[in-house]
Amino acid sequence: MNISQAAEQSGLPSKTIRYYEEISLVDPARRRNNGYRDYAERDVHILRFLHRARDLGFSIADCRMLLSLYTDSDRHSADVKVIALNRIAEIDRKIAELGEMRDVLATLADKCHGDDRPDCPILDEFAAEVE
Amino acid sequence: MNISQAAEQSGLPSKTIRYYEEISLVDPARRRNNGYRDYAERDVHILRFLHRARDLGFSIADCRMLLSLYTDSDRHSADVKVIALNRIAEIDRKIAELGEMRDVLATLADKCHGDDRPDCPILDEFAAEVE
DNA sequence: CTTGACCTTCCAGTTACTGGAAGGATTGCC
DNA sequence: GGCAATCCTTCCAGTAACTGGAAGGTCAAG
Repeated sequence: MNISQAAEQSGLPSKTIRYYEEISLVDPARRRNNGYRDYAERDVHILRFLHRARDLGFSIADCRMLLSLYTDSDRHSADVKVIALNRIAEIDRKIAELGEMRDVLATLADKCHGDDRPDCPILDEFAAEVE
Repeated sequence: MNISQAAEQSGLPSKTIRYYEEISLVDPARRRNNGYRDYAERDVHILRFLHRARDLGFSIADCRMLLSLYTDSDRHSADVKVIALNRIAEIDRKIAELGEMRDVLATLADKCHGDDRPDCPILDEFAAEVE
């Protein structure tokens, strides 16, 4: 199948598939006589795997690891779990950080009357001197 | 004052200050005879403003806008509030997205026994066929 | 006068793509 | 058979916001 078919079935854009090949995240695709890349079910399977992992926020480096575990029949599920738990911890940190930002901004926005006057607690806060 | 002093007082690395000058986020610094950049209180003030805004997740484009509002004595606080509210909405979207990821991963990790056996619900899920 | 800590510019790398140009292949239609 | 539309290919550049490092000038202390 052509790259656009593989793209449709995996959910990744063609551009991204070529990119993954370029950075050796996936093996180079077989080529037809005309030079077109030719994908089989198994290739699409792996591309879909990557699509899902990326959607869950795993980095390309994570994906490389997950993919090698995926294709390693001697893998230990503990290795995969560690990667997943690290990712969860990362997400938790990020959520906490965003939550703090949100609260600060919400407090400031709440204090800002938001009319045509120039006084603005938001800018005041940004501009505040260090004590 | 030298760039490293300005860096210390604003909380931004020297590299970043030079970068902000390069992209015209801030005006080019005055130079001494020896070519060194020379910062005054007002400059540091603006750098600190940027530091805080960036810390709250505003993009450089946002900062450009906020800075021009900051230095515009005829500004309307409503304009600033809109930017802040948009940022809050963005954060809320991001938090929701991360929360979903977290839940999916936590469920999968929970189902994974995490030992030396190869069976792993996490990889299974990534590899799942589309129905 | 030397050493070390500054400062300068410029170039490259980061992450994970995305857009676009130039050109060849294929497909369908008349 | 010819033509247009839609593929496909490669390669180059750009995105966001820095960060690291090299090469070289400057300055203050001892």
